[in-house]
Amino acid sequence: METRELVSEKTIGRLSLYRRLLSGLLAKGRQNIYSHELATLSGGTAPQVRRDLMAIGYSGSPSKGYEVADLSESINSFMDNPDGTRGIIVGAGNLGRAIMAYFEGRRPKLKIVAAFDNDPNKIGSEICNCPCCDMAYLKTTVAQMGISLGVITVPANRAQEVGDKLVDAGVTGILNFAPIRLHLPPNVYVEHVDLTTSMEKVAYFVQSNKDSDVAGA
Amino acid sequence: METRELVSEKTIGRLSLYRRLLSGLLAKGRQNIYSHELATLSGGTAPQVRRDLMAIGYSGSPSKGYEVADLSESINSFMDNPDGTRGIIVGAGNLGRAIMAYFEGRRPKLKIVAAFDNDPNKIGSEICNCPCCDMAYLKTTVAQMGISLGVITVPANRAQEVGDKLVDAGVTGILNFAPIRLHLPPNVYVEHVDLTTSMEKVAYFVQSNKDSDVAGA
DNA sequence: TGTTGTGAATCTCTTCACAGCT
DNA sequence: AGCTGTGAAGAGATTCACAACA
Repeated sequence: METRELVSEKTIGRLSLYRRLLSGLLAKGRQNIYSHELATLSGGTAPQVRRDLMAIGYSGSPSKGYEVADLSESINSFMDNPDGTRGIIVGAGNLGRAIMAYFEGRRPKLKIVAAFDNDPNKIGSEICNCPCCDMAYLKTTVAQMGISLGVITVPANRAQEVGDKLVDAGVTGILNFAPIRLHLPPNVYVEHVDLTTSMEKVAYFVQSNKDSDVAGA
Repeated sequence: METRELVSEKTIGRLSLYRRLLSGLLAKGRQNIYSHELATLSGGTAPQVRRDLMAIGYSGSPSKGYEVADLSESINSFMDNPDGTRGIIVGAGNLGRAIMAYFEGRRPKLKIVAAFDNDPNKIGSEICNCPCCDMAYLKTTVAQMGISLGVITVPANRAQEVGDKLVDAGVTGILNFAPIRLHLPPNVYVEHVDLTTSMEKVAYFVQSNKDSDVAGA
């Protein structure tokens, strides 16, 4: 009935980076910035920056470029849910705990509010200011706290089962760190962070560079 | 002089996933697999799987599909450096240690062999069977141990400096977890894993789904 | 019948190039 | 002179569709 994905996934990813860079500039008192400067900082090109900002309907001025504070605020209001987004994490192992520490207090509108695990030693403890709960309480917690986002940091063999439980509980977006592809209904947005693949890609391109190095230097 | 990037970055990423899935199948005694089955497992499409395998010159048979063991081995010999790839990690904080634990013993041809940090309490200790060394020894270690890959898990404000040091030491591939874009020479392959962006993307698409839910259910 | 391998078509994203503005 | 905003062109990646085959 209505248009879907007005703004592409890639553009959303870059907007997330832009606003982070803009916060840094703002903290340094920077007032204006040109597309080519933001391009350099973000590792992109000037036309790409302009296209991305066009996508959210933001306009700069040919003389001053973009206003840092105003643009930053525009990206925020475009991307953030005004009511905030609450997430939970399932799997309080090494990676899960590191992710929690990493995100703690990073964005005011986006918070991980609880962890889940099936290890009795962890259940009942507090991790990064979040209670670690029994999996049995997942569904009620999601309902009661208005959780819409789930992070999966369990081993591969449990990931699909956890994904199913999250969806059943009502979560509509998942960040999956398990090294498999989840099979979930199409209305659920899943972002896969595949650390093994990332690492192996680097290893491959290191390897494939070897040959050209002979000519290079 | 010669062609660069015969096989695209995206295809390499999927090949990494395919071989992981194939290992699992192999362990279960599976002998053959069709492109559409591998597609389902990898979250892709059958023609895409066939294209990817075409890229590495692998052929199946119309009757039996692909041989699991043989295909797995073909991807290995295509992707892996026969002499193995050694990497180091810089930044032994929560995330760095979790990454080390995650990769430990995952691939025989790809190993993290040392960690680096500037915290005197960590230097000299052992993390996941790796020595944690002083940054001062980075350059000599890279040279002596034949390191070609670096993982960066330091805070944003130190990441560029660390990237420069890695490149200066001779590393040609970097996996960067710091939430900034590194500025490095073009012969160095950099893969950015931007956890903040990944999370914010999920939050955005959760948010943008809200409207269509009204019609959905 | 059901699969692979692949040229051709399609779709998506990026870059070019320039009018319009200051 | 140097920027933004954007139509048009270009590049890349994906999907289609079908010949060849078992």
